[in-house]
Amino acid sequence: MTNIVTRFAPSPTGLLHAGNYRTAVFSYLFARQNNGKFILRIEDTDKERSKKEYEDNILDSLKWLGLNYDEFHRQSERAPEHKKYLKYLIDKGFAYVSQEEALADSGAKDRRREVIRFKNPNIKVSFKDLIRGDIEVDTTDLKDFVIAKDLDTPLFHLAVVADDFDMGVTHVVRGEDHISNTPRQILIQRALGAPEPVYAHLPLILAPDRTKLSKRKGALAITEYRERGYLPEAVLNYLALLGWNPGTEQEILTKDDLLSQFDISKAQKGGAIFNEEKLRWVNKEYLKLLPLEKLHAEISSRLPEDLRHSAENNPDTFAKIVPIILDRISTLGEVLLLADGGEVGYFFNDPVYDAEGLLWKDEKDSKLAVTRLSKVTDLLKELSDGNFNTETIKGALWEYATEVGRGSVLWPLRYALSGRDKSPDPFTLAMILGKETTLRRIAYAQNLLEKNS
RNA sequence: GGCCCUAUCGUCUAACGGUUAGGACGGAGGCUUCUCAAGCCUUAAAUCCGGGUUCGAUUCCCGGUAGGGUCACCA
Repeated sequence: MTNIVTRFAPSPTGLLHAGNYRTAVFSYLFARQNNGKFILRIEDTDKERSKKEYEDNILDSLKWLGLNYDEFHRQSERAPEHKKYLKYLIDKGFAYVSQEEALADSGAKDRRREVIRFKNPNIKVSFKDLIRGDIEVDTTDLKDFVIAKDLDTPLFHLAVVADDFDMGVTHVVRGEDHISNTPRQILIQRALGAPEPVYAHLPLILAPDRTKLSKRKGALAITEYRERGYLPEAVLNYLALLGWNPGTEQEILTKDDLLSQFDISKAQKGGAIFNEEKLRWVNKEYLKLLPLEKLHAEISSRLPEDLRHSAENNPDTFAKIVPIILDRISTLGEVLLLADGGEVGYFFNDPVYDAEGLLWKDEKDSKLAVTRLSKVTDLLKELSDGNFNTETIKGALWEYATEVGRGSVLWPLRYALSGRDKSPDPFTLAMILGKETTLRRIAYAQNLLEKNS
């Protein structure tokens, strides 16, 4: 089997989104699983629109996703080669210099300019597409298309063909929006005597309105997902699943899984809408798989400064809080939301609240609540410091709570410990806070209730 | 409009021409310690339409329809 060479050829004229990187993922997987070569080629021949910051973002994104490449090229640096091919085409009569009216917006002087046009043979060309089968197009209506602005500045079609030729690209994996460009490029290939690569035109990733994904439609740069707290493994997994599936019911696939199971010929033909809800689910699955140490570091780094310090100063407490946070988030970015919503602070600082909150909805009676909390205090005091865990706490209180009504006991207790309507259960809270703090907070609550009645 | 591509639940998708059309996300309902979350269970929800071919079409063919892409001296 010939050595497979694929490439990802983005132009650095903006921030690339999920659709762009999905083609990179497919191209990468296809090359890697065939022991082939994966090339990154920055197509920056448009000097006006290409920007270094966008190129940097592409490099950054690929690195984050773990799509390492074997060769790096910048199309602008290959101008000499492009010119060589351009000259060849003109010399051999495949292209010609065309004198024509300057564009209306190109200024008053210099009314006439020359461009290089490819002499269209007006034939039918067909090409093999791994995903769609054979496609045949009549090139007649393409006319004599422009392949260079002038002798020194070849354009897209020529540059692509020349580069793929020189770099030995065997498989062109790209978006479906390039199908219409393919016949032109094949015409140039034939004129140049270049081999015709196999094509794989992937369906587009769509915005919710089913049109091509774009920045205008709210498409995010892939690095934005990193900032929002998505894990690269999750994004890679989700991207791979967009338009492809392993044929089993497995949905969580690591890079190794993808490498062994990916099959580009099984790629979907229709476009797919990017669904962040599902991405969130995939991300949560990966969050659950994260090694503890890494999870701690990730969550800690997303906490507001004061809570981060509290966490660093109380590592044991923080370790107990992490599973609680994990249950409540799908992305790391949600850690901050949780903290800002006050659902982390009470583990470190005594909550501030009104007596009213301590009263259970079915039983608005301060005196009764004091009675419940007194009994709870008595029961908890019987537990030794070393035996103060979720199980023993529950064991100590369960019988009493069931006897007088669970809500009657558990609600005031939970509220005394958290100061919130919503929180983890009181046993877990007490365990994390420890006996001393638990009793102190209960005493404070009782005090508040007495003043209230 | 020309050319090209596509068509299964809301979304991502599975189904050698024969299945009660399956799974996942999301939704709804329920269970599990008072609340929240997580987890578990249950459930609603789809083959674009019309013709063929066939004993039998989601599947093959044709035609509609719909959607998308593309029609630059951008890539």
